[in-house]
Amino acid sequence: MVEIQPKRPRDAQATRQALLDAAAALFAERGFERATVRDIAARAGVNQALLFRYFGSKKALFGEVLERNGREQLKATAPESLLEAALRGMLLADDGRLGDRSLEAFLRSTGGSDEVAATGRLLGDEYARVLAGLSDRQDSDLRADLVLSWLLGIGLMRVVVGKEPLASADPDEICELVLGAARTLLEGLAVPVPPPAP
Amino acid sequence: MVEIQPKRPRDAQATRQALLDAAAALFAERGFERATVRDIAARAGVNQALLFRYFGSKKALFGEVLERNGREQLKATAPESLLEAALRGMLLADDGRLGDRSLEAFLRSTGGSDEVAATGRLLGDEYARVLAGLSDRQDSDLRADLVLSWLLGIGLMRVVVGKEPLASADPDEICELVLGAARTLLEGLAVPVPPPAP
DNA sequence: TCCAAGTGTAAGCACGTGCTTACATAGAGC
DNA sequence: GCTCTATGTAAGCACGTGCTTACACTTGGA
Repeated sequence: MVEIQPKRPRDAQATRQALLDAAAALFAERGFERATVRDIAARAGVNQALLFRYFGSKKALFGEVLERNGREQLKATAPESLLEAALRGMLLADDGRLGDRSLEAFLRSTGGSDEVAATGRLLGDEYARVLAGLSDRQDSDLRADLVLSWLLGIGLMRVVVGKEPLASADPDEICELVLGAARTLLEGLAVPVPPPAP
Repeated sequence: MVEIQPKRPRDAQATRQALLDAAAALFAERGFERATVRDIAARAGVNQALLFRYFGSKKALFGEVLERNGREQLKATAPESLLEAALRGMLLADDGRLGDRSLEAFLRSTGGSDEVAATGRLLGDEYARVLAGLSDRQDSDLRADLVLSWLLGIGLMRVVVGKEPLASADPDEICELVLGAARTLLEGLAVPVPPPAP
């Protein structure tokens, strides 16, 4: 992801980025509450006081992590591919370090604090708006919310709860089942052909 | 729910029940981590030391709450009505004190600890088994997991995240959309006619 | 009546947490 | 070389947490 610089000894920008990366990983692994500022700073290899100097608070750091990663995917993928991209991203989140970790971070943190839920709501609104644009139904907003709910629910059961057989199921198989049903629900959503070569 | 006894002054059974009720409410409102043993004991009107005498630990108390409430619904409803019952229970959980609060408690606690997720997984297995029994497809277990995931996802978005328009949507409308799609997914699931007069 | 078990309580321990403060050190401009 | 600011660090504060301990009161049976 990030090019390794020849280690400029004192680089605020690099330190900030290291904290951001470490936070993204730890929030995804343990959720907001159980990821401590001490662990985040340790993984980034810096003193924890810097975390507060650069981000102000743990909550602000969480918000920045979630927003950055979320909007990245949102901006990078076309509307008609968003559902599949988001679903595949989450399905791949557990094996290897691929996939969208920010969704996992969100799922592991929702119960924690109201601010966390609020941050997620903002991002959810953007996702839902794009999804709703794919439908021409009267209640397209509600249908989009339901599709988005399904996506999160699958992530919840698969990566945080680890429910079998869902947790070990083949992503392709899941995609086929889910995208088919979601298309029916949205009606008029064009499910894209297998994704273009990267 | 519970009949108010003429207040037998020292009644271990009643105290235990009071703790169980208070815990169910607080876990649903705040999740496992943010519901403190002090608050639970205070709402039950007893000393917090009793909580540990009767249940051993906070985690054990959580497990007992979740198990009791979950299995209650599971035992009380016929398989072909389970999906709708669980969905309606969750949709009603926010307004008033109706609905199944244990699902809400679970949703607000998943990220917290691994044991919590494990407790939920056990219950989820039972729900999924019943749901899978309604389908005669080859991969009915996976399909049941997906339906269950949807249910939890909807709860997550509606009651803990508060995503609009889902959060304020009419339960009947949601049921119609979801049950239709779920029936298609399970194929062969008989969606019951509007529920019998209560 | 008296004792033992059952039920309840006040106080505190040990620990982890987010966050702050006081201080060290490196690097750029003069 | 000197200073001044940006960057980094060690130590600790204040607080909330789950859980324990030592003790008081009630009750029922002998």
